[in-house]
Amino acid sequence: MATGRTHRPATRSRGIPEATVARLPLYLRALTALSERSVPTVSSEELAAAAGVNSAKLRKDFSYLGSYGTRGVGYDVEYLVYQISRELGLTQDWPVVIVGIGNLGAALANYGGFASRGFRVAALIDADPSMAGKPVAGIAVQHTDELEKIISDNGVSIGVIATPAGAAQQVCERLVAAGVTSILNFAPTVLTVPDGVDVRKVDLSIELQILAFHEQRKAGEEAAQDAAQADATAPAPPPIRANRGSSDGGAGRSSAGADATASAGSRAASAGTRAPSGSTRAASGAAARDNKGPDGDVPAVMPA
Amino acid sequence: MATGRTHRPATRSRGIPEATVARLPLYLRALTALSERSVPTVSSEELAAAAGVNSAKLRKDFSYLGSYGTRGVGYDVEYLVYQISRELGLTQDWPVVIVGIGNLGAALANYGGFASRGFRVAALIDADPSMAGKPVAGIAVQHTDELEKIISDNGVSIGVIATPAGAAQQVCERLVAAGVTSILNFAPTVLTVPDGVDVRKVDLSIELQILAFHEQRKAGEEAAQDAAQADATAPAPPPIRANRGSSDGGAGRSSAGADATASAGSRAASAGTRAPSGSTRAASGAAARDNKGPDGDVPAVMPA
DNA sequence: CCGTGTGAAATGCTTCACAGCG
DNA sequence: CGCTGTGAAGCATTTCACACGG
Repeated sequence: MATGRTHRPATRSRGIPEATVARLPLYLRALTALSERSVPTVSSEELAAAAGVNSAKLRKDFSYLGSYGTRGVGYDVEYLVYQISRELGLTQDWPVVIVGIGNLGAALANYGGFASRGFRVAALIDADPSMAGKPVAGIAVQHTDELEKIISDNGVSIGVIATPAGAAQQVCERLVAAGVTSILNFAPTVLTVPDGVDVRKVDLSIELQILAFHEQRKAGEEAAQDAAQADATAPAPPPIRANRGSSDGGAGRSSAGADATASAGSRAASAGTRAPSGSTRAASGAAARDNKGPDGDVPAVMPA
Repeated sequence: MATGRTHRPATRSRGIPEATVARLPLYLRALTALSERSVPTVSSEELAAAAGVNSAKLRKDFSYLGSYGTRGVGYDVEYLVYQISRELGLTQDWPVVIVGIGNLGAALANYGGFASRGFRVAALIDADPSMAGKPVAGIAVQHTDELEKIISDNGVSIGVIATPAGAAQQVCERLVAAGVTSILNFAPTVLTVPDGVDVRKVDLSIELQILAFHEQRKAGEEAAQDAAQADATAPAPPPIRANRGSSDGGAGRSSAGADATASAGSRAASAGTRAPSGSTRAASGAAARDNKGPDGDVPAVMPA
């Protein structure tokens, strides 16, 4: 969807897959650690282990950047650090502004990894007048009124939104209008932006829900279906009781794909299928309806 | 990677793709908002827009859950909220512990969306003795020594790690040994866990680096290659100057796949390709080497 | 002889497009 | 007649496996 477009065929051969781009920071981190320990070279096998991926994937990823390894030996750590940094654009300075200085915003402002990779917190912005002037992480918070001026004076192109959900879209629009073209959104809302603006979101609640899904599955591993029969507690079955269970369709398929993001290594350890504590929470139309701010589900982390 | 396994063919038809699972929370949020406005039904088109995906994807996703819609009409909001909640396992209560109560941990503890979806903060744990007893978000912080007892007493199966990178793996091991089988990791490290334990990570630094990559590309859109020639500042070219640019291989490929996570809608707005502020940061072997804690890149957010 | 670099196969996800049910 | 549900096509990503270079 979105508005027309067909993304230019890339200036030319520059076509690194998104999935690969998303892993470069991982490699970079692992490499930086090795660099600190003065390790001169690494094999794809070792580096892959340190980054938490498999070696085939890593080699393929690097192949998109060029041939930076030495057959029979491995990769030169320093050299690779440089190449990846350059590819990611970390050899230049990126001023960043953080909007919404609540607990989260403060945490981000204090985040060390921030400055260590070419990102510089150019300003902290908050809508609460009483915050203005207060130093957070050594930087004085400025009022939202200054937003546009700050962006243009500092040539900021990356903005971080850590405001409540209700304020996010508006802040986003102001950032974009002022010249920001990349946004990292921590507010639990879908931001609508013009073409050409990149948005990445980080949503705690979503991550937890995904974990819950897998957790639930683990629990029901042997207890099997029982929720499937929970028909009793189901709320108003729609109009004419929907016809469940598709005959077959391209649906089903096994897989279950575990390691959704990690899950490497192996060790002993206890814990074998642990049932969730409480019992099937009151359900009756309930589910996601308890305490909830007047506006979606604000992070309750900041003033307004 | 990972130890053997072949994931059971799913109790039977239960095979929801990971990608779909990851979107269910998004739909749920949009649906909850509609539910609050007492909207009775939605079409895939409308709901998709609200969730920031396209309708075909949404319909396909829902088809994995079953046939919950009504042709010619749409979906019953309340009913769908219930079905998705159940699928995600949100109809039960999930006690959660947060380890590492620094700025970030506190932000998470205060996060409203937390409690509103079936997650209950069962305890806040920190290694700093002086934190013990202090109330954060209305809950008294407990010392790490209590970790095992807390986990088992509360039947906690989901843990959130918000400690500095250096402490993460150790905390992770203790959580797992105590019975936790799902971990949400905010520390910038790769966690190694036994089979059967799910780990999801949230890494601010990585998200920013991905944005920087795209941002850099936007800038070089017309200024074209110029970094490609930056050979002058490159550090020790490995052994025998690696042979750049692969002949062709399955590499290249165009696409450039933008909307890495969002980028919907459309509007006017200014900002058209904005060059990053500073000039090519000192680079000379530099890149990712400035201020950095003695231990990787700790979130500098918490004591120890 | 080891480990990179990479075609090719396998798998997974998204998009298309349309049959068919209310 | 509109909108869902879904085969089938189109892409993207991962994995395999092995030729090739140092």
